[in-house]
Amino acid sequence: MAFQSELEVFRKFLKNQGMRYTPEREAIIKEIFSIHDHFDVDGLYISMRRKGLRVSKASIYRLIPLLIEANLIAEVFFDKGQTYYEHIYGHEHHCHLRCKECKKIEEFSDPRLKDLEKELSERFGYKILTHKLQVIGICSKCQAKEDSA
Amino acid sequence: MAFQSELEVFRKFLKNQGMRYTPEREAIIKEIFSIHDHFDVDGLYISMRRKGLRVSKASIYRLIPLLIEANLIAEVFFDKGQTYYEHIYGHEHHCHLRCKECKKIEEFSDPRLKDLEKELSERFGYKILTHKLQVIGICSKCQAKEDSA
DNA sequence: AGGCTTATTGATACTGAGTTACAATTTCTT
DNA sequence: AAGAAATTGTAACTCAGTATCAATAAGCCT
Repeated sequence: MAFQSELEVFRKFLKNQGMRYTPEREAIIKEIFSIHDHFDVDGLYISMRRKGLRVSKASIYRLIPLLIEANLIAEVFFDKGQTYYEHIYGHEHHCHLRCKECKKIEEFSDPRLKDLEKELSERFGYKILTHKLQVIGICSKCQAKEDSA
Repeated sequence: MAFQSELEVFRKFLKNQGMRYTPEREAIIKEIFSIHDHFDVDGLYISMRRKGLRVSKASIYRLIPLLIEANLIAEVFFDKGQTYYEHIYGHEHHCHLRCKECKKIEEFSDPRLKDLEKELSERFGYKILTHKLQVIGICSKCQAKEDSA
């Protein structure tokens, strides 16, 4: 099957569910997929406003679970009450290494996690859907800062 | 060094920081370490109330970050705006396999994650502090329910 | 193309976790 | 025992996310 754009995928998803494709939803999705980084609702809203794109926050909040359901985005982490997301459609599944101090993020993936999933599935009888591995550490820059402090 | 109780560890931690050991803090810690399961602030507060232990929620909220700092407890996961914790003092580090439907939790640990930590440390130059692996799936009971639905 | 059903929108009010301010109280040091 | 400083509880507050509802618009059907 040929590669489909996020919009195409989402259009089909909506149709399947008897839901509607609206200009607001289109604008939000385009904005999300133009940001190639982690994002949160508030930041998304602000950057849309700055471009003169007027959608309500409620519409963004309402759209997010649909995009997750459609496997286009996923929650990555929480930080101080903010939920951050990233797009996953067309991306390899990966995990995150975060600096506790400066919040910098490195992405990585590791085949051993697939093996682990399989073993867990057999051991506990679960059907595994996904995994989320966060590794927390101190990046080299912040280590240097600490040493000199 | 002989095994120290959570209270002893925390007392020392407080002293180090110039903080004070109060009956309220003692009561909350005792309650936390009497629950051998994941807990959240609200549940903790309610179970203390039922026992006639009167501390304010604010005191619990204020204590939690200290217990985390002292490595006695850790955040495990968020669910519907609730933050859940578990004690880690005196426990092997472990990860969680959660059923998406019924929220049941299995714990496991895997030596490969230590290897992975080491490799990440070398590759990205981070000092690794910890990792948090959540595996999401459907448990066998919930699979059965889905099949019959 | 027009009409109709029904989903969606934005505004607003609300909820609920967690934080903050502050006066009263208590710990801990000397 | 006294005094400085930390802690407590109460109540007010913040802020992410949700629910309500009237107005609007998508998309199907003829």
